[in-house]
Amino acid sequence: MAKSGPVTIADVAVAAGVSKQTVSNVMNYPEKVRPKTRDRVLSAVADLGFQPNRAARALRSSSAGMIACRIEPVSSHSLAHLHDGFLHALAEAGQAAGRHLMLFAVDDAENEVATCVRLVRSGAVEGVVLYNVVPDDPRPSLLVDAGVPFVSFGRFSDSADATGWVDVDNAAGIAGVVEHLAACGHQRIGFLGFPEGHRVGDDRAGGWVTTMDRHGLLAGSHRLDVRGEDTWISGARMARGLLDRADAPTALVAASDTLAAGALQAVRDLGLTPGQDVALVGYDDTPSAEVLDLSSVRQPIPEIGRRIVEALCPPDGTVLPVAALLAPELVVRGSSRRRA
Amino acid sequence: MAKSGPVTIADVAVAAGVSKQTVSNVMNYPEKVRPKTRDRVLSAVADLGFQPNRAARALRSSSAGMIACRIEPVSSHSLAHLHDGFLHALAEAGQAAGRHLMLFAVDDAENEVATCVRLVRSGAVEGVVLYNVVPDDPRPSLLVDAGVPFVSFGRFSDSADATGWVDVDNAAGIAGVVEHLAACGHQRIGFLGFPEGHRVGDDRAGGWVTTMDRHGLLAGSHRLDVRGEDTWISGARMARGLLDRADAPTALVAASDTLAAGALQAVRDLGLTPGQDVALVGYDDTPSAEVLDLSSVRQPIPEIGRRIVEALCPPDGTVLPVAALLAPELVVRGSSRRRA
DNA sequence: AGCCGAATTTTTAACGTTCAACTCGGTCAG
DNA sequence: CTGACCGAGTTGAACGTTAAAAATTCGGCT
Repeated sequence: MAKSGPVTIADVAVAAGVSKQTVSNVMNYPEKVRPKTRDRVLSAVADLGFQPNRAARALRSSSAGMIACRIEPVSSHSLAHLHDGFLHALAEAGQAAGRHLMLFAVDDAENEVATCVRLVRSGAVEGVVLYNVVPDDPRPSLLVDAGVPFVSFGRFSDSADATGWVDVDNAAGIAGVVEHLAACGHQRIGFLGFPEGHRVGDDRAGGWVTTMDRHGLLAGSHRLDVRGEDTWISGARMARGLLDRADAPTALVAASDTLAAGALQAVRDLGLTPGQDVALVGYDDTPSAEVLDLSSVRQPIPEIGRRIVEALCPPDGTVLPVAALLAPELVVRGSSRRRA
Repeated sequence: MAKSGPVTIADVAVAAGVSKQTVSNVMNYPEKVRPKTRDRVLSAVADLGFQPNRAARALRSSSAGMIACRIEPVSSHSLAHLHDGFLHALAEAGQAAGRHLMLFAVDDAENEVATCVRLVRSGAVEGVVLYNVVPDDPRPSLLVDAGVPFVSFGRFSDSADATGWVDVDNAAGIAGVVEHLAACGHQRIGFLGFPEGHRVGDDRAGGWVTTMDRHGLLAGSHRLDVRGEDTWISGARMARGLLDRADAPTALVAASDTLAAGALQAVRDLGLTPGQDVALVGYDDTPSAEVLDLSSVRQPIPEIGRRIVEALCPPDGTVLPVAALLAPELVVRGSSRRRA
């Protein structure tokens, strides 16, 4: 039924024998028009395959219905595999809120900010999502200064009065693991962490200390927390070091699945059975965790996306201030079931 | 210098003492306006921080300057890690062509097509990129029928007269590996592949057969090609099977880095040194390949993105028909250097 | 029948940009 | 000397939609 050229609201109006505005009302405020008229219009819409023109709508209502997010180059960061899921979550949450997701590629943070400003100033997007935000990240304040609405995944240190962030509570994630292992009867619980000096790693390490202490297990687990590079080999080495001790831990908490995978190998190399002799828990719930039957801490990525979009695109007006620290979820698998 | 509300072309015109159209010309066809006037306009643009309104431009010129691509949910497919890089490549190539990338999330292929149609009909995007296209994929023909411009990553079987695809030559990828190994002096070269019946896997297996034959190595390598699930454990098992034979291969080609990683373990378990006693090559050049010092075949993702965008957004008119089969590149690492 | 207010629909006027047609002064060939 | 032509800019209209105001219809009530 499509006519030549794109179908406009005017075509529908003619076909249904009403004015353009009535068609517009049917599309936007259906309750405002009499059911009989509405049906006539709707069937004309269906007949002609009418789709409201986005640009015209955006121009008139000065709202593009879009949010933007930088896509970083392929990285070897630990966040690499979250990338995908995060973008998917954003796209999905955005859709639910009637916003589409625009991606842009830039080299560095400076260009990222410039691009965000340009996108917002040109009315291409309503706001932007920041990503991989670190404590002293320069981006948030630059965006605030430029008046760019944004919400970030990752806390930033500025007083969050005008805008917001959503983050995952790393300490709580590890704390949950320790709780779980303690509940399973473990007393000596080791920790394999990242090198000191970065927030994520330090938070996870802090979660171990705090929770071990709360359960009175810290004394019996002296120096059972070690830190090192986030690689498989380093995980294996650190685990081996702990398991060779006289007071070897009966359970190991790792700050990443990579470290945990290394530890798994170390356990096997010693002729021990993971989950039986030594409990093991990883972090991030990567695909490999599932393959290895490894318990792991899962970040609530879909909810993060939802929260970000929710804050960035509130039904009414401007960006809502948020500061949401979400709790990750422990996925228990064979590597850490209750002790026999 | 920003005034209240968004800065429009009219504001700039007033500031520069010219008409709106002249400002427009400065932005779009700078050579059409006298240098003196141009400078005056440009400095007004800079002063006011003017950014042309995207919606208005899109409306007037009926071109949104966008392309769309579905983002699939996090998958355990082998393509999972390509996702990221591919989207980045698209975004980057798009930017170079003055197009932005829009992402959308849908459940299934049917919804994907419906969304693409909607996006194009509403003028939100000029065209769409298809992804993970398999030989008898229903999407290409549906999109052709709906008149949606698209280019796909992955061949489709329809006669590609009206539209196009870009793909990577899997057979050539494996062929290159075999060439490399043969040049290193290997005669018995094994192959670890995916289960039969899927194009990617079959193409890779075919590359082995063809190239082994061309080098006259097929006779001496009878049944040195095995197929199995694409998992680490399966790779280890298959490799073990081959290496335990009397006529054990001196080199192994795997259809994925996952299989190769498993094979690596099998080699080590036998007390052999990878790269020394047995050469190993994986496929896809995942981050793990680098970590494991494993040679691997790298898909030219950035170029794929460039080619797709190039076909989808030609400077002048409609989508160019393309059918580009790109050659992947072998990245040689320690696991397959020249034999001592 | 006639009139009021509510419900429904139409008219008017933008939103910011660009295309096409036009003005204006000057040049240049015939 | 005239008229076609050129470069540089301006003016008016249009792209498709929607908010606000104006106009029409309708049901109920005297």
